[in-house]
Amino acid sequence: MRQSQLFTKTRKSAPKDEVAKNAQLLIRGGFIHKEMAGVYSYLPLGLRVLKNIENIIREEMNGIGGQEILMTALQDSEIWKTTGRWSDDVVDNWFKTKLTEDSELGLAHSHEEPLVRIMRGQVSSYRDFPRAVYQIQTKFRRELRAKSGILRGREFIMKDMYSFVRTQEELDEFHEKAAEAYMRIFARAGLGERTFRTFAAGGSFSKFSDEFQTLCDAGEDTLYLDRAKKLAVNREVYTDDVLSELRLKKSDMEEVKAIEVGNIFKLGTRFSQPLGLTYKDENGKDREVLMGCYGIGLGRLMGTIVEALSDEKGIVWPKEVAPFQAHLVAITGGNADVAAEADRMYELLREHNIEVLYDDRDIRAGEKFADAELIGIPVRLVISEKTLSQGGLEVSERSSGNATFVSDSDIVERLKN
RNA sequence: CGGGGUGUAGUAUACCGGUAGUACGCACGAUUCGGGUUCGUGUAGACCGGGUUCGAUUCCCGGCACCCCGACCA
Repeated sequence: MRQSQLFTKTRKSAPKDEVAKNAQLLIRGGFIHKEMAGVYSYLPLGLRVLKNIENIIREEMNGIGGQEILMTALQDSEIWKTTGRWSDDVVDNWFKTKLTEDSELGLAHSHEEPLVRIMRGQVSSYRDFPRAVYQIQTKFRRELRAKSGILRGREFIMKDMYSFVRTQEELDEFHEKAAEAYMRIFARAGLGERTFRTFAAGGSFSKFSDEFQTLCDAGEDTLYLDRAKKLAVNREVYTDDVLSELRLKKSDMEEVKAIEVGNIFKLGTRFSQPLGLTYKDENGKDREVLMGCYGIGLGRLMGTIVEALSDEKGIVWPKEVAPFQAHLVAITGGNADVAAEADRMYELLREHNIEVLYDDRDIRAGEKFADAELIGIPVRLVISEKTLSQGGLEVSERSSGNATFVSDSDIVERLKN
């Protein structure tokens, strides 16, 4: 895309009401727009990143047998009353509204109940297992205090997967498969070496759960981490009993701050029992289905990448989530030959399906470089009189700043891998 | 939800009981052209409601919004 056509602009300063680094950089770069506290719109660059994250998650979920659906954001209160979760005393972050005076609707904060109702009509035999269903959809939560930019919002996009199995062994097995898929997702999102599976509280669902925590000083969570074993324990369940159960030694544990980028639970029959989700076993006897659930907040993951990987100049996107693969910067100095050569290079890259942001704007080099660093595309290509006289362009890596010269006959090959 | 704070051009800010100045941005002109160049001209603003006062953007009250700390976070 030609940057001269991009409707968003970068800014030198962040709005004063944003303190979180992720929001400051994403707003300065033109990735997102704040509508109100905890509610952000995604602009072209931000949406590209979000879609890339979505695709990674989708591939990994499909890879473990997930089937994608899309449920509604408006929810029927009746089904939630059956499990006792309609009450504000049980779930206090509902946004609720009314259809008529005595007909209430909820804005989705989660989807266990409605999905179980869907599955009730689809799963009826022991032959129908296992099943895993997921969606990537907007959730609403009435957070009393939104904070930390896009890390904790009132409206956000979440991938939530639910598994349906017959036995505890199957539940454990799928749980492990999901955990492995989660680690692959975070690795592809560039957070692999700093994200740890973490033993945590299970909330109202179960006794314990597994969180995926990315080490970051901006995080809200405190963990105790055994780096060698790549295992962490959330402070909320950090007891001697838990340590011995996990065979961890207190002396090996390091206290760290982290952001929860994912959370997976074994639900058991918590929802299938009250909602009557059963199947007939081999003997024709009714059995309750066991469930698990597996969540990732896409915006939070995006914000975490910014928090964890950016530097003093701006954002540093990992390759797989970057809005573009390369940022072509034309330094023409008013030289029409350089501009024509840059145009030609842009077309060449496009012909080879390389997604490139082409800075064809009529502004000075310094501003272009500063913007390129702020936006954080992994590879920057500079074309100028200087590089042209050598028959190529300068290729530099955003993360390291290392620059090399590449002739234009080699550039496509260089970007393809 | 408890506590604290802040609301002034698109953004960041200044001053002031006598209705606002600067920088960035934006527009135009000149200059410059591999690190946000320089100069000129122009553009654009007091959250809402009430009170005090001759007069309120300024002081007081209420509302709303936003930020921070805490609590909460299927």
